[in-house]
Amino acid sequence: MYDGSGAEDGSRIEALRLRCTTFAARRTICYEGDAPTELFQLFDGWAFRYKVTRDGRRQILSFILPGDLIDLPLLGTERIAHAVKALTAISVCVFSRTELADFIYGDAERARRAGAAFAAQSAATDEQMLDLGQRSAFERIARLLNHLAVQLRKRGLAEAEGFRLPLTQSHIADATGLTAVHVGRTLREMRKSKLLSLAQGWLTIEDPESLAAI
Amino acid sequence: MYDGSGAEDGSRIEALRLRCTTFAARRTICYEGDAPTELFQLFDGWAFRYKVTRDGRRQILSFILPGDLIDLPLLGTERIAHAVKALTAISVCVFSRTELADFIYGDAERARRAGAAFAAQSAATDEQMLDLGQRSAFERIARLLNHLAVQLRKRGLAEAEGFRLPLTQSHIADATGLTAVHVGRTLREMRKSKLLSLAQGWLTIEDPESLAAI
DNA sequence: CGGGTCCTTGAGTAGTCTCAACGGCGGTGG
DNA sequence: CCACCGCCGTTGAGACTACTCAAGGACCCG
Repeated sequence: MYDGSGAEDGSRIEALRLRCTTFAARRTICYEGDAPTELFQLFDGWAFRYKVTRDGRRQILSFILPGDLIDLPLLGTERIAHAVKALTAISVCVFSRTELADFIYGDAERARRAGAAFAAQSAATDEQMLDLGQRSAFERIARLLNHLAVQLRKRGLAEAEGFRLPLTQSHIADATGLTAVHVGRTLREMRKSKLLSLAQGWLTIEDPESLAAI
Repeated sequence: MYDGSGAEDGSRIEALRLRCTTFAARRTICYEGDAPTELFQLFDGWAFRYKVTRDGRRQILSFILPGDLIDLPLLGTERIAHAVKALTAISVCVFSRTELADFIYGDAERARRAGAAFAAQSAATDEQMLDLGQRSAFERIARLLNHLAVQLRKRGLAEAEGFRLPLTQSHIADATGLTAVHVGRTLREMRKSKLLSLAQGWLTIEDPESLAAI
């Protein structure tokens, strides 16, 4: 995601920040179809984007980690097509949607970087579609957890032995298109085969090579 | 997708076109990891974007219809993370990647429209992830065919009674994350329930309301 | 006429889901 | 401080969706 901190623009984008604020855990930040005038950058905590079918099945589209701009597409459209929910208590920086868009699109270099961010996001969702469409439950879960580990390490948010993972099995299920029960069984398998272990909100990766190879 | 034909820029973008060319049916246009210097806009025919797992399973990410810019993300990155293949014989307009990027990002209004195109694409892939993760085979196939019908009608490429659909059951299978055999069985069900019929490359939608409601 | 691709059908199977019950844990209120 | 309740994870049994393997027929093209 676009993290607004590219090179010499890092300081200038700060000037656009309206304020910072917080949301409680489990709080829904916005709903599908909303047309918010403000746009958030996640500063601390976890959130996720999701959509639901009419009969209530939920698909988690992505997890949002500190540094991510929540809802990059808002730079290109007024109305968002998905909901966003806080997983933990979060704190965010608030920007005006129109001001930020003017700022970014008004300069070729910044627009280009936004384009690069879109491209990166698009590559990530393509990868996810490959997962959802073609891979087994075991592979999907392994890849999701590995992806999160990589992202967190990149941001310096993971210890060597593992990291805090504030997801329930239901969250993992909704992100991978499985049921919570089956996620539980698959995690048990992973634990038994000494690949990783997830308990009490703490993920330990025991065999990083095999995990990355899946 | 970004169709480059927004209002008064329609004529100017034409000036950037290097040439037009064609590709035979089944020809692979580019491979995952390529860094092409040129970028295509599809003029006539069908193509699709896809990715494969290491063991050969293929996921079709999207179908590309006349008017679409092939590989929008190329405006933001040098290297594309998916392959593109012609489904039918196609003809395309060729642009220089860097020239087109300079043209678009150099003007705030054009950059904004590119952002809108990214947002639209992103909303479409989110919808697809909801399909892949949460919906049944029947729903996925119905929604894919309905989506294609809507897109083709929007472009004036569909007759009232139906339209030419140059997909094999394998293509539908790879786009929906199913097997070709199961797609065949599901299409039979749809035929039997008078929802639609697909035969000899021609799709007839018999009950548009029920189809759109799925 | 031969070979390839595509579609269809059948039989058996694997992977994942559904439903249900239970125990642990943490928060809340008495 | 304790009783209660709701959420979460675990386990089991059984069902079902979609897959695999296999064979045959239709069609097209060379």
